[in-house]
Order: sequence, then structure tokens, then C-alpha cells
Amino acid sequence: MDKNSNKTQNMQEMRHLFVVLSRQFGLLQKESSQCCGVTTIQSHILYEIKQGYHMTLNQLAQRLCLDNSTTSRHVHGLVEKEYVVRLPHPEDRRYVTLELSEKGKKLEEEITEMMTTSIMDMFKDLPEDKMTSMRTEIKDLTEIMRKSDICCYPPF
Amino acid sequence: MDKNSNKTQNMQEMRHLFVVLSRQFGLLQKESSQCCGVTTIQSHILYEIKQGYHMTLNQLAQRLCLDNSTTSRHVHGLVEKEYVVRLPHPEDRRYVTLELSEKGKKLEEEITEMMTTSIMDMFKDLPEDKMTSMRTEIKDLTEIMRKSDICCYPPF
DNA sequence: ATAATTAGTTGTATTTTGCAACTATTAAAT
DNA sequence: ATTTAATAGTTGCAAAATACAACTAATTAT
Repeated sequence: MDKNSNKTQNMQEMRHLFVVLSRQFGLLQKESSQCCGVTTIQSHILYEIKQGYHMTLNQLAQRLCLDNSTTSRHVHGLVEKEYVVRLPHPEDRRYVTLELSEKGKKLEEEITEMMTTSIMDMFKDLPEDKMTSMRTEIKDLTEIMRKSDICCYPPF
Repeated sequence: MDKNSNKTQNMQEMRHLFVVLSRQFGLLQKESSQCCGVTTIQSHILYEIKQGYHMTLNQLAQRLCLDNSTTSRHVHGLVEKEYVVRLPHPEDRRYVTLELSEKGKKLEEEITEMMTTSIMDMFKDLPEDKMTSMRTEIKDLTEIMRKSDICCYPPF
């Protein structure tokens, strides 16, 4: 049973790596967002709206794993600041599709710029091929995690 | 400048992978914690106390990137539920060192068990060598992110 | 001996959150 | 065709989380 205990140990190490990884990335997100004058969640919303095509509020809430109402309020804040516009769906007027305004697009790009710069900076001393292999493995890992049905909708 | 735009694209992909990764792992944490009757933050605290030796409250707050007071209250909740004990530091009575009670250790192990099982399940169809290379790359990535000084203290 | 510093707790106001109740719109059933 | 269900989204409300500031207790520096 030595093999099994070894596996358990590996999984615990994996868990630890995830803890560190997501905490550090969380910090990066927080920093970049606040630097641009919005909260982390608000920048998440901008990101999701940008990615998604004609996203509705409920879809957004599912993506963020937040309640309907909470999401509605966050969106409200972004609409007030004129980063997001609510458009009634032409086919079904119950739906509200969310789009970025020009101002919102600009802000989102600013945040993205900050984050990618930080990430680039992290990897600046890494050789090209190491970088490539890392990206490959992380891509595969992400796919595995995305597919595992934990709850809510995985981010596309 | 084709090389540069390629690099930017790679970084944006990286950012996206981080978003998915940390969101999915966040869900896993939430699920495992709540399943064991505590909040995500509380399980974080249990984990940190377990890892750290004679952790003090301020150290813990720094680890979690939370305010002193907020952390104090969370710890208070865990002490009330008898998962954590506060011990006065023998050398300096200002400090309070935090330790897991027997009950707390058991709970922490339960949460760990849940998480590692989930992670193991994710990887169940992955060949051994792929798993190994993945772990290696993630380990290196984590180390890179840990070293990048974003703010607060990186989790050891 | 006194002042300054440090660790941690508690008061208070703000923010975030989810549940439930509500409105508006569309789909289903009789 | 009219009534009933269901669905999308918003708002009221109470609970939880959070940070700042004021506080206590203990230690260190002057």
C-alpha cells in the first residue's frame, strides 16, 4: 500500500499548490482591479461580459456563482458608472443582455493590460521552452478542472 | 513586432487559465468546507494553523490578507465551536498562539480528505507520466507566483 | 519612571450577500 | 381565449463579512 499513500501525498501537495496559486492570483486580480478603480468582482463581471456574447444576467450570475440579486446589484453599480449597458432582448423582453460601453471596454483593457504585464513580469527570467511546457500543462490542467462538475457552470 | 503580439496573446491566455483555475478551485474549497459545516475562510484558517507552527493572530491575518479584527472574529468563532484553542505565548504574553484542538484536527483532516478525493477523482483517467509532468510544471509555476511580490505575505 | 510600541479585542459603520417577495413578460393548460 | 405556470430580473430586508478606529494589556525604549 506504499503506492497508495504516495498518491495521497501527491494529491495533498497538489491541493497545497492550488491554495497558493489561487491566493496569489487572487491578489493579482485584486491589485489590478483596485488600481483601476473597481472591485475584484466588478472586474470579473467586465471580463465575463467581454467574453460572453449577449450575456444575460442569470447567465452571468451562474458564471460568478453568485446569487441573482447580488449580481443584479453589482451590474447596477457598473451601469451607474457607465461601464455597462443593459439592452432589452428583442425576442423576449424578459431578458436583459449586457454589453460593455466604450468606457467599459477601455477600462477592461486597462485591467487586462495590468494583469498581463504583471504575469509577463513574473515569467521574465524563464526560458522560452520552459514557458511553453508550463503553458501546455496548465492548459491541460485547466481543462481537467473545467470538466469536473463541481457545481455551478464552469467558465466556458 | 509579431513576436511581441504573440507574447501578449500568450499572457492573455495565461490569465484566462488562471481565472478558470482559481474559480474552479475556489468552488472545490467552498464545497468541501460547507460540506463539513464551516465556511471557506474558516477552513482556510484551520489549514493555516495546521501548517504553521505556533501561529499568532497577526501572522494569520497577514497570510489571509485580512484585517486584524476580521481575523480575530473568525478565530473567535472557531474557538467557540471548539476547533481552535488560544494559548498565551510563554515568553511574551501579548501574543496568542493558535493551535488546533483534537476536534479541530479531525475536522481539518475531514476537509482535506474531501478535497484530495475530489482532486484524485479529477485526475483518475490521466496516465501516470502525464500526471507527473503536470505536477512538476505546476510546482514551478507556484514557486514563481509565490516569489512575485504582489502584496501581503505569500503563503510559505 | 515614563513614554512609545506591539498584539490582540471590541465598537461601529459600511459593504456584501442570499432569501424571499415582488413586477413584468412569456409559455402552457384548460 | 382566458387563466395558470414559469421565467428573468429587481428590490426589501436581515444576516454576515469587513475595515477603521478606539481600546486594553503587555513589553520595550528612553
